[in-house]
Amino acid sequence: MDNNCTIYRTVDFIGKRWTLLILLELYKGKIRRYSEIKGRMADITPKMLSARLKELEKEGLVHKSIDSSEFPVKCEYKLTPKGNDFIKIIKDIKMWALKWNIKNRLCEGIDCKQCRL
Amino acid sequence: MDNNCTIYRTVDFIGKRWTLLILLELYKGKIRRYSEIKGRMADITPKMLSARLKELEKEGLVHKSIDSSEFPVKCEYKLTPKGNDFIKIIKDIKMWALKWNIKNRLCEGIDCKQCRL
DNA sequence: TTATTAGGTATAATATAGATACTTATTTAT
DNA sequence: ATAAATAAGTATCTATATTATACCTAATAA
Repeated sequence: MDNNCTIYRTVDFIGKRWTLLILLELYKGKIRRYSEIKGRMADITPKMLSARLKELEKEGLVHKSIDSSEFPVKCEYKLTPKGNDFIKIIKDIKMWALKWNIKNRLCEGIDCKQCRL
Repeated sequence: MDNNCTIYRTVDFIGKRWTLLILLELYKGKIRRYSEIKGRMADITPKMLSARLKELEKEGLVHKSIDSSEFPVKCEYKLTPKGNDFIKIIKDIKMWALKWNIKNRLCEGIDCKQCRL
C-alpha cells in the first residue's frame, strides 16, 4: 500500500489499532497525560500507546508538551485543530453503528458511559 | 478489546487493514466479482481479500451471491444498505484528508483517479 | 540511602498479514 | 479421452505487528 492516494494513505494511518480510540480519549479529556490515557484504556500496552502517540504527533493530530518545571516531568497530550476536526468522523462512525447495530445494549443512547461521544 | 461498547466494537472491525478500501471498491463498482476486486486492488493477497469479505458479510455490510448457472461459478459481492450507508463516512475521511493534507499531489481534487469518491 | 513517580524503553512471545503455490470443479480445445 | 483454462478461493510458510511483562531514568521526599 505504498500509494500516494490520499484515501489510501489516510486509511492506512487511521486504520491502525488503537488510533481512533486514543483520539477519542484525548477528545473526552481535552488534555491528557500519558499515564492518564494509559489508565483509561485498560488493555493498551505502554509500547503501543507510546508508538501511536508518536504517529499521531507526526501526522499532526496530536500535540505534546512537556512540563519539566516539576518532578517527575509531566507530558501533556492534546488534539490539534486537525485532530479535533477528525472527531466528527468518529462521531459519525458511532451514529452509523447505533443506527445499524440495534441490539447493542451498552450503547443504546447517544451518550455511552464508555465512549461518551 | 473485548468490550461491548458500540464504538469500541465498530472501530475494532472497520479499523482492520483493507476493510475500508474493499468497501470503497464495492461502492465504485456497485457489484464486483472476487477476481475483479482482486484485480483492482494491486497489493491485496487472496487470503486477506477472502478473510475481509467474509467479515464484511458477517457484519452485514456486504452481500455475496453465487451464480452457478455458468462455469466457472461466479460470485458477486455488493454493498448492503448498511454498507452503502457507511460510504459517507469514507467520503468524510477523504474530505478531512484533503482539507488537512494539502501537499498531496495525486488527490488535489475531490475526484482522484484512484479513489474516485 | 532508599523509595517513589511519570513517562516511557527492551525483550520475548503471540497473533496477524503477506508471498506464493496449490486445489476444485467444469467447460472448451486437441 | 486428455489436457488446458478459468473463478474462486485454500494451504503453507515467512515476515511484520501487537501483546505481556520487566526494566530504566532522573529528581525529589522520607
